[in-house]
Amino acid sequence: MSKPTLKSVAKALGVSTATISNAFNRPDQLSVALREKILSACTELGYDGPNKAAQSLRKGSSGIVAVILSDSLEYMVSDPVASQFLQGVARELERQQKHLLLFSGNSTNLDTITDFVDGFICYGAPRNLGLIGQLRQCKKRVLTVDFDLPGRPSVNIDNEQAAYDSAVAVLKPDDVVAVLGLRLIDALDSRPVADAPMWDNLSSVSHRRLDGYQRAMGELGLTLADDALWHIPESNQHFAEVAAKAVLSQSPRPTVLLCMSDLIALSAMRVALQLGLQIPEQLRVVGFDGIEETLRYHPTLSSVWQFSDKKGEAAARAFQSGLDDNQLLPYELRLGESS
Amino acid sequence: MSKPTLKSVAKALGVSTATISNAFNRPDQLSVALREKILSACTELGYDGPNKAAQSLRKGSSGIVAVILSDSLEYMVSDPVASQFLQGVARELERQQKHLLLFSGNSTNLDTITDFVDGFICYGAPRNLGLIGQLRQCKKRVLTVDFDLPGRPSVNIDNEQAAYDSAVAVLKPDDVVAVLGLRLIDALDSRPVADAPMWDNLSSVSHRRLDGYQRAMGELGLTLADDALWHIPESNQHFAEVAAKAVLSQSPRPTVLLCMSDLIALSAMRVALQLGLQIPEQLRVVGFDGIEETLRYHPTLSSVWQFSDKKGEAAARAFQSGLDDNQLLPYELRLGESS
DNA sequence: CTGTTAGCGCATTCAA
DNA sequence: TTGAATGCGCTAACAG
Repeated sequence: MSKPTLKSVAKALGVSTATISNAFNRPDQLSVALREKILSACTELGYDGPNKAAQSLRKGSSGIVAVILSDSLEYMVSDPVASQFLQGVARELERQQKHLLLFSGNSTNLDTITDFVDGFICYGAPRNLGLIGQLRQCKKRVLTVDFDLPGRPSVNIDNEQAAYDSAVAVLKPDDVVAVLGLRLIDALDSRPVADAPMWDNLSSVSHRRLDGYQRAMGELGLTLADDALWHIPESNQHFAEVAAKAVLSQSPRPTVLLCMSDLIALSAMRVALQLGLQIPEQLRVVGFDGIEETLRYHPTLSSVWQFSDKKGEAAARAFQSGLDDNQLLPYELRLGESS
Repeated sequence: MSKPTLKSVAKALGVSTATISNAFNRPDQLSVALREKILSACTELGYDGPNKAAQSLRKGSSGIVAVILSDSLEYMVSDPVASQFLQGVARELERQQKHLLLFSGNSTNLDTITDFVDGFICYGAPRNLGLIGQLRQCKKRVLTVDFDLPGRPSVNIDNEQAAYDSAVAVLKPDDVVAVLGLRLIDALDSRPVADAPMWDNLSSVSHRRLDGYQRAMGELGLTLADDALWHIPESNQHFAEVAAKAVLSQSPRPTVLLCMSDLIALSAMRVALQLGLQIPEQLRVVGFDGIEETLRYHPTLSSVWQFSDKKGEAAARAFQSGLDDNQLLPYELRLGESS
């Protein structure tokens, strides 16, 4: 005996298929008594409700939301900021009784899943830029986070202003500044940006942060030396160390490190301490993101807290709301011992 | 103009729907020339292949695999062992061109998604035990990892033997032993197991490990004091510290700590060092899992390495293979400075 | 309150 | 090689 279907159940109970359907989907369409009877009969028969795939075909919506990660799942899961974001999305989706389909930003084809999902929450510009074109044309709902797509709703923080605030908080008039930037150019290793062409619009978060840093420096009459702006391809210990070591051995040695992620900042502090530098006396450091680990580290890190879990919740809520606005979330500058 | 369908495209090209379908799914059913023509015409029309939802309804398979986590997504993403596993699954699924649907072990109802997916990879017994019953009856393919379900394929390591090996490697005849166990009883805080009824079969991994420890101790004539077997509800710093502090202040003080996860072992070592104990002279510690962090810590931890990413890949492969055997993966005992 | 009907978009016989 | 017909399992109109 195969799995019962709505039709087979209807026949078994001697009622029409619509009645069964209504019993599950529109309780007001039939008497309580009948509904009760049908429902209990269904459990008897081992029928646990309408087939969701058929339902999705018929209704055009499945209750599944795809989250497109900017990178591979592999990378995302190991990055505390990304996983916090995911946690927030998951929490809110669970509240909405929706399901979460994880989609890698390296994938080539959106349409392997578009038909299954109600839409996309896109966390950061996908590494495979081809996806962007597909997302723009996609008929389904698309919400972007940490970047923008014309005509689509988005959730962001004001990265320029946040970076500006963080720089203003640490900078002093005679500082020598270095910036440890995240994904500023198209290179797979840590290196000075120098003359390499900037990726412009896509990883815009980083560029807005850079703008913010530079605005703050400008106001203090500070300038950024050519070799003092570094590109770091991924927010991890290794790549950050390479950059930090290089930058801290330059002369004049920087007195301030503006770091585009907390992970980078922590690595940089580790390197600085190994070099025997005193923080904050000889070197001040400021990060970006706000992750728990910075609180356990000594010295604690000054950073922009952007509450990624809340961002995830906000994204899932905004996705659900159907509103098409571009939302700006609050952030908070928190000063620690590193400045 | 709405999205083209197979039918509309067929009409536009003046051929039958079957021909279009064949052009995409069964190239051998029509001439190369015609196929070429159809395919290019389709891209013209903006038709990028059969609707996957309809296809899934028709064929009964979707290419989506659900991974059921034992806990909330929240917890899993923050646990290095679990995320390593997920990485492995994701990597292999990507290879298979399949998609990953994440499903929380707290959820109540499997059948919100069963109809969408080709089956389930279930990582550890789900926290909501109700799911287990549903999984047993599920018509779709179910593969379990780190626990077993009658008649279902599974991927495991030999936890009893691994635990035994690890204990044998650290124990000496006159040792005082304490066990920091993971999820041994149904309690939300860290506490001695004492007389609390053991959860038996479900979180069986822990109990098999305990069996292994006890076999090793038995062979050395050692016994485990009643208050020396602790339950820790989650593999995290806080709960582990509580247990470690308690155990290390007992008298006689343990000379060996058998820990059911590396995270627990690391916390325990931290506590021990704070108490001024010398490792391994006054206290030897052994962990379980094998995570990178133990290599960066000083002293490095002796532990059972179970290569969770490989386990994830193996699970995804076994799921795909259709074979119904119970697979036992290799592990490796690696000794560090902690013993 | 209940039953009938007509698709949702497609893949697969079967006959031509 | 192709086309017509049937149904995957369900829901929304509509009629009763």
